[in-house]
Amino acid sequence: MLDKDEVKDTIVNVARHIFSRFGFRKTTMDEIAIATRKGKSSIYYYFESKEEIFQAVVEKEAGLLKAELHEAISKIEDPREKLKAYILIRMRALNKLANFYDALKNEYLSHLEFINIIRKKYDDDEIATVENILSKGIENGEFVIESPHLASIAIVTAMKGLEIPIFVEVNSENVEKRIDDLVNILFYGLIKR
Amino acid sequence: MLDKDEVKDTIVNVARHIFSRFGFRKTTMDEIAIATRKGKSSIYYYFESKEEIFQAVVEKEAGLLKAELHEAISKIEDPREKLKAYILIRMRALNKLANFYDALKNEYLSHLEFINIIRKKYDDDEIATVENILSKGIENGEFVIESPHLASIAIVTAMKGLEIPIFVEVNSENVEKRIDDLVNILFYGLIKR
DNA sequence: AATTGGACTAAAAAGGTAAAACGGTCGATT
DNA sequence: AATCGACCGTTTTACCTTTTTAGTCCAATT
Repeated sequence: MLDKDEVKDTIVNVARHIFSRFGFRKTTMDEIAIATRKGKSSIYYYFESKEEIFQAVVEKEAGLLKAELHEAISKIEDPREKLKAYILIRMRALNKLANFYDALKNEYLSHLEFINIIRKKYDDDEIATVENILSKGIENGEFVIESPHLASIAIVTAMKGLEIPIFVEVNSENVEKRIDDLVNILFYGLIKR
Repeated sequence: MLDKDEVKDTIVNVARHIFSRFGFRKTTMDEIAIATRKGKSSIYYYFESKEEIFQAVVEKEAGLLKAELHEAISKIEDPREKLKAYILIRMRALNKLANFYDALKNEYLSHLEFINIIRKKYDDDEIATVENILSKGIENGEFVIESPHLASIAIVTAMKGLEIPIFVEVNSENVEKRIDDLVNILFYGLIKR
């Protein structure tokens, strides 16, 4: 890793903290500069804009989650178990990231185009991963799915729907069990013939 | 139906129009009064508050949807087909109601407690309906589901997740087919052994 | 007694504006 | 190459005034 990249990484780490506490809007470039003990212009030496820093933060975050997911599922051979592990860990990870997202949730960011680009990229990536697992299962003859692409969209969409627990009171004790139940029901036994 | 209820119903119908066009906040009691050709105090003779009118509007709307759903599924005997029809029609109905919800979507209403009460009530009702269908299927021996309650939560939640088409561009031509595909995949053949 | 309109009030929203804060640039410095 | 202070045009904030609004009250009408 080059010197320049190290500095960029430091800025990203510091910015991540500030963004996660105050959101995108209320985080100022001056704050980031002060927190990194640099002049504001120095920040602009490494990044072209506030958006670019935010993008880097999100992408690092997504990269870590992706790595965690990959690490967790790479050992598992059986596609059925692999998919199950993927869903479980992804939903647990979202729980962990809740703080980071909370600060941003109350902001209206979707009119900022770059946010939507990031979101779409991340979603596409996730769909691709799930589709990959499904396809291997189809090759194995373990799954019989007509359209693995549509199926992966359905799975990812359903996970998004299940992110926010609306109906049932959630405490940290029962959330694990609940996720497990839902995964089993939704994808392995919602309606057994 | 008594005279009083007829007048209330007229007010609700007029208010529905205005709410759907301008949302909750930007709809004024004066507007409702003018549109109903009544004095404002007359409106307050029939309803205690703006919230109460809005609640009546939403409840009527929900009631119509509920009736439509019931009408559609009441003839179907097979629980599997019944559930499928329920999901299909509910998702189509949501498409139709899009205009009504759109005006309200851009408002931040969830901090108004009565909105959350309505929402929860509606959600609970929907879960109960789905649970009822599932239970009949279990009695029949057609479904093997350990927790029909959890399963119905999962189905309703997933439907909510699928309400907003995030990933795929949607045009009115393919939306029907897409819903059908997703329903089939999610609940009847996501992963066939 | 049931129903209505209009004047009224307290509270909230909208409008306007001057000052502060902001994202981003530039030229100089190390 | 890397850093920085001073700076610029724009946006946001903070504050005030005016207008609008939800809801009340009461006299008038049916």
